Amino acid sequence: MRMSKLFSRTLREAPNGADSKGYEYLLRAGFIRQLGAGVFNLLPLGFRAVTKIETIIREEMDRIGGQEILMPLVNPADVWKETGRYYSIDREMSRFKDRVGRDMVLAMTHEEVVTDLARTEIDSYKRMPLLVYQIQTKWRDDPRPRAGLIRVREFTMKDSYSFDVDEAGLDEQYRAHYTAYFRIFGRTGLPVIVVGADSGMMGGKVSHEYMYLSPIGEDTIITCPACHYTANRQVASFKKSYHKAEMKEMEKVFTPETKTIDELVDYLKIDKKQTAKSVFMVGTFIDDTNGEEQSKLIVGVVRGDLEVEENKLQNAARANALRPAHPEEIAAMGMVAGYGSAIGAKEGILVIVDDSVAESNNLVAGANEWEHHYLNTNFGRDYQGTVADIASAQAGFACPVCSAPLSASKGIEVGNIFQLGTRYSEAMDCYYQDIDSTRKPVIMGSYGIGVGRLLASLAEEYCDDLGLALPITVAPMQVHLVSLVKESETVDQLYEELTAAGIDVLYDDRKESAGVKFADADLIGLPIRITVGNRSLKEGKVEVKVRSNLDETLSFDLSTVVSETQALIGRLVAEIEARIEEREWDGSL
RNA sequence: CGGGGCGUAGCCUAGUGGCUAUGGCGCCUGCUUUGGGAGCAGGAUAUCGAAGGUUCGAGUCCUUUCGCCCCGACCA
Repeated sequence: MRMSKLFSRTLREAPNGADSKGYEYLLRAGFIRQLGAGVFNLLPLGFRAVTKIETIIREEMDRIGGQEILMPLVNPADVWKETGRYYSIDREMSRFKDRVGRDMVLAMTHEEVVTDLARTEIDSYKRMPLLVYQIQTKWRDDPRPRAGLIRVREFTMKDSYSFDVDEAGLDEQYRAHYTAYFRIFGRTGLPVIVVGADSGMMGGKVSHEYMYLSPIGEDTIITCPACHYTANRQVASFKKSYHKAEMKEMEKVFTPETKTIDELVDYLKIDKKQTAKSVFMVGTFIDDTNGEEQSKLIVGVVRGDLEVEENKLQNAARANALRPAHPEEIAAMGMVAGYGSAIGAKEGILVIVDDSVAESNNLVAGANEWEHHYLNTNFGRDYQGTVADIASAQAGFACPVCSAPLSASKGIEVGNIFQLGTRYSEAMDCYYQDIDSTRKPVIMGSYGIGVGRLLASLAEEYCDDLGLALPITVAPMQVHLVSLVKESETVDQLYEELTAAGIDVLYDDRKESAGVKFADADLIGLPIRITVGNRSLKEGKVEVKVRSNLDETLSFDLSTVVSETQALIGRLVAEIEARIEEREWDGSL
């Protein structure tokens, strides 16, 4: 590609709103342009980078037996009604009617459509295992797109779906993806860790997320530096200590101006561990069969030294959605915000108690009376409810496996794998006939990678003060050929030779000053830069720099540039491939 | 959906009721220059996001609305 013909231009200044380095450079270097909130154009450079990522994904999916298909973005709502997700997913899924009034949706994932396909294609155990995948546009009307390509509404996703006769088969395909994903991220050069995850709206049980650790990430990942425990905070557990004692008589005391736990322990001169904290939420419960909604007040109780993890609470309550309760809603149920507890909870209120509270005795809790608390409350004796782990894991807490202090970091989810089981096959009547003639639901898995998010993560990881420095496996071109000579014939010829040898070249043939060309080359950051200038040309040489190490200058002989460049490309690719983690799932979450 | 911020040319930006809306980059023409965002001369490009209002006069004040960004709720 000749730079004089390149569609995009570089920008000297970052457009407003580009608040991370990776995003700023993707804009400035001309990889992407924004059209609207969470909606982006891919320009030639960005599109080429994405294409390279997709090629890697295709190769690795094909390696584990995947067959590429393409499912439609626009779906009739019927299949989504069959699984109930038409009702249970909020406005994140866009709906519309076609010209004759049929309900339609823009697909945000494809479990429904692929299950519909499978129920007609798969009728016998002999047809499985099967694996299909697609690389396709998804639309999710996210309420809060942000950070460039990190969190968008329209995006490209690789999603694959596995079909098996039994759990063992699913396990095998899950393992294959587990390993393939490490290979995919490894080949792109993105460092990732795998964490145990919540299965969220997808249903199913076993699930992992692939996280690129970055301060601009939105997920909090809990890791144990001592053993290998890692999990998304949404599901991370930790070892709790309990406050066991002989149960004492409950006693109501006057506690003025003690709406918070801090004020309470200050006033009573006790430890936070001796208190029980109640969090009031309103849960929405949606009937999957008809979409009828029901709201319920949920009281989550954790010990005062802990925080409620809302995701855990939502799962424990089996609610579709959760939001903080308004003071009026709390009052309507006869409870007092700031001085509330599960004691005296009315019928219809869902009480979920963390085991830290259930296993501790004589905790101070709200009396549901203005400026009053109870001393010595005990779960089971003074109030009832469901016991679950709903506490949020924090840095410093004890690892659930080895008790070492946990640490917390921020991460971007670039991939996920789910064992769906029979959630969709049962709901959509996707059954096969087994060897013993019985009808059984197909066992499914689903596996995703956000392609654009992967590029954005790579841009964050591979940049410096001058611009991008993407790995050679994903950079839009391999070589940036910079011409600093007036007589262009020699360079034109070199460009032709490199291209003819199958090398991707961006040829800066513009009539710009050397400074402009170098600055643009730094910004776009192609991995290999070949500079042709009078300085070295008179000795029959060209200068070569690797973008990731601009301090070092190599010199290639003009007659052997092509072969030397090919060797350098091979070396850079090998460097990345040497870092690929060949990892297998050990069966843990 | 709640809270905050911002919309002036392709990008960045000045402007605090008063003359023909500022400057830089970029763009066009000519000359010059070619190893780190060069120089000179000339030029084009803005219905100041939109609508309504206040005023003798509005980019500036008020109302409404649209868009974008940030924080929160949310999120595979």
